[in-house]
Amino acid sequence: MRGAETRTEIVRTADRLFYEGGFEHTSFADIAGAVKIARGNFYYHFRSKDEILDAVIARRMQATQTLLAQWENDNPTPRARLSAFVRILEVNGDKIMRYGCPVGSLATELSKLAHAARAAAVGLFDVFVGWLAEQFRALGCADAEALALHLLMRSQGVAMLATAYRDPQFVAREMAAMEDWIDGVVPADSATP
Amino acid sequence: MRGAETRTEIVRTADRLFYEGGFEHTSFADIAGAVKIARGNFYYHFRSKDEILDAVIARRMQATQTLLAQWENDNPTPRARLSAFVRILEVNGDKIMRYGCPVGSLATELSKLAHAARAAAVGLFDVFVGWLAEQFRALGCADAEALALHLLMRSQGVAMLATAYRDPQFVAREMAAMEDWIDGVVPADSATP
DNA sequence: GTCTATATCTCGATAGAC
DNA sequence: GTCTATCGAGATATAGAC
Repeated sequence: MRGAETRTEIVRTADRLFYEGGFEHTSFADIAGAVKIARGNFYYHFRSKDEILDAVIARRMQATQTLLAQWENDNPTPRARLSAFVRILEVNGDKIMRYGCPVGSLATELSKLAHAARAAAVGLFDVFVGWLAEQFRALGCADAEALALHLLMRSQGVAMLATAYRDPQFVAREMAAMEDWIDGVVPADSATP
Repeated sequence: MRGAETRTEIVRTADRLFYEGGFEHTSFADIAGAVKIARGNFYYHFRSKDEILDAVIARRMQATQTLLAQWENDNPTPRARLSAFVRILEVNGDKIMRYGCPVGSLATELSKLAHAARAAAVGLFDVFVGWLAEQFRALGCADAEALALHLLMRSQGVAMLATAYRDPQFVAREMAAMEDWIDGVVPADSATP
């Protein structure tokens, strides 16, 4: 494995383990075991654990933008794109029920730790908010930003209780309620451009 | 300080530190420093860190039931009691913005750790759900349980984004939206018993 | 019931051979 | 670029004096 590939593999594995077990709980030994490299080798690629965290957040940022571009590509209308956002609760349902939302749980952990990377982690929320607001704006909604925050808020609330209760029926019911809410706030003439 | 008082003080301090810094991040040294006792003295009162966690959860359960009884005492009508629930987002606003919701963040952390106490922590949610459902039932709502879960879900979502964005205006706006939602689902004749 | 002292382990991080 | 060996700090937990 070449150097750049090793680095990528470290970040990819750390991303998964930080999500599944939490940032602080995940040790270098855990990552080294999963990547199958020696612990000491980390410090050729990263100077500290915090640097790995920065790389993980940057990786997630990249992955999020790729995901949003995919949603735009798969769904021609802004309304369908909002549904794509709602459906992540179902698409990632199993992982959310065990580990929560990767963005929300990381932001909360870093907030408790008063960690310097907290703002960067919250930046992942910003990307979603900006994208959602764009869709609401395209649908002719006033206060698109507030609507975006409201939808994200509901997604976070559902994810939290999904982690607590692990009840797919609850998630399905709340997803349907989110769709109904979207239909209620979108101006009626927005379907006829 | 007598033995029982020391135990109570340990649990009270651990409760706060587990909330503010997370369960795993909080060390015995942290608690000992705050309580001003020697580290070794812990093991007279508790056999392990997990036992302290059990005691903290039991303490929170007790505190929650006391809080709900207080809300019932302060608010004669079920509608006003629901508002009392909504207002915790404002009453505990500063702590939520820094540390998240104590119930949600603990449940998520224990879920990531696959910790045995996860179910007990989720039990704190149960108490809120049961109490909220009781209020909706008293107001003549069908599906009181689903309405209770929906309100709790929204409270959790707002708490999560409050931790991320630390924006009191967002919290106030969503609290108002929660009140509007309650007024929308409560049968109109429920105000005239 | 509380203390000091310490055992044992694991953590993040470093040094240096190859 | 990857390895082994190891450091010092801090973690949980134990032993035993008082």
